[in-house]
Amino acid sequence: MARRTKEDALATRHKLLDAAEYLFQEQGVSRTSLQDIARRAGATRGAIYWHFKDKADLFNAMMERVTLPMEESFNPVEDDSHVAQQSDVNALHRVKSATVSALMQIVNDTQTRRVFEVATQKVEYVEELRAVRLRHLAVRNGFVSRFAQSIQQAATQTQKDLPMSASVAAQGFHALIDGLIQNWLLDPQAFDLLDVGQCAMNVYLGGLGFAVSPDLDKPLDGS
Amino acid sequence: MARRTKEDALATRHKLLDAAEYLFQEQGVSRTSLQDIARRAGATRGAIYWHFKDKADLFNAMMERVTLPMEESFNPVEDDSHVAQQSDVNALHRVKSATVSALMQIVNDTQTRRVFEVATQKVEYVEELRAVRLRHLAVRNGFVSRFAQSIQQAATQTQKDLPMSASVAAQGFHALIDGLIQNWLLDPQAFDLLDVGQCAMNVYLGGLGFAVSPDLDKPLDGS
DNA sequence: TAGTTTACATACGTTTGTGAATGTATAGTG
DNA sequence: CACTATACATTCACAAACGTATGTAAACTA
Repeated sequence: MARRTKEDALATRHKLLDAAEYLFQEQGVSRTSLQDIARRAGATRGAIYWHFKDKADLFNAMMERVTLPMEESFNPVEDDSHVAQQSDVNALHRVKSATVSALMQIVNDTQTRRVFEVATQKVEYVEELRAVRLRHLAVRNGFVSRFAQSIQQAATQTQKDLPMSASVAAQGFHALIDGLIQNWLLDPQAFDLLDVGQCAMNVYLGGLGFAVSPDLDKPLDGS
Repeated sequence: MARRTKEDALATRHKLLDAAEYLFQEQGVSRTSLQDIARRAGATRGAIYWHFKDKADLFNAMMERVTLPMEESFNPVEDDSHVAQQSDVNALHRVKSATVSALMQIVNDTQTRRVFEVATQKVEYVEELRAVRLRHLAVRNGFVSRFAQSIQQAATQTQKDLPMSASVAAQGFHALIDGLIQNWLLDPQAFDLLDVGQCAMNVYLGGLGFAVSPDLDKPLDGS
């Protein structure tokens, strides 16, 4: 048809991504054709090939629309006081509340949950999506590094020495959270992600030697 | 060609499953055609359609060839003395060594690793493979139940009370192991699954209130 | 040893997706 | 107000992949 205004174009782009999200979750990535996506978005394949190079490109765009903001929200370890470091064991408090916030977002925000479900169960990580895999790895390593840093910080502050390297401890912590999310996505009825998540975090951090502060675990939570 | 003897037939069946394993890992499930599998097995699609109903059936067979023995190896909680229960905190020792054995199998046995990688990264869990998903869930719940049982046992024996229900603790434990495996499969160079696995297990169980027995963590290991 | 079943191979028809090529009308731009 | 680039829609050609149907020879059975 006719040419649209730039806002219209952006709107159709988002409609296409919405449709992709929905259909990817319903039928899996490989079984949904670009035709399907276009149809559900009220457009044609022409629109898709205009906005995206191919299906992998569309998939990447879909992922980044959700994960880019999320990563940034996990980032603000740095703030204005760039001289010395943050307080102390509060390093772990920050980790805890950020994690709880993320879990809450996964539980409560439909779009986030959908995209996570697609990323963990409805796509095959083959060569074509190598970029996605690499980004995933980079993000993970970023998390693990920050965890390790926080754990190390808390250890030196409380003058306990860890039963293992901070890096190893951080790997375990990340695996715990990641495993909880994936298992919950597989069957959300199986357990309460928030409850079990907080318990498991406390158990793990307790096992590292950091006492549990029972009630201060409320997240910052701007939503 | 000609008809084969039953052993020959079983051999081609295994060749087909081997080929499927390999190609599924290389290219993902949806992108490998039955033609590809047949070619690599030195057969034709006719052979596949003889042995299996369709691709989903083949996939199930491939999974069960590896997971059925593994599940059984995790089962032998019951033995001849069917009167009273096992010793005590050794309930946790059994869990630990069984887990370590499983981790070792994943690290050392190529076939196991391949199948796990396929199951976690190279397949889309859509309606067509619903049976696989359900079995996966059933197996997981079985693990969690056994973990919960062992944890409860250890708690009553040592007369500590857990900071949470045994079931919740078990969910966390399972998520920890599962997350470690999945993260390791994503990037085996990132960390040593055995080392980090043992450390993380000790941290978590330590956090539950069970002291760590430093050196007795050797698995039974028949291989 | 004739007949039956097994264990495949081969051939066929249909469906489906893809990428590219082409058409087209309108929103910007000078 | 022409013109150009944009934002799509439509059409086409091609290549798989799937399921089924049919062929076939050897192993088994009576």
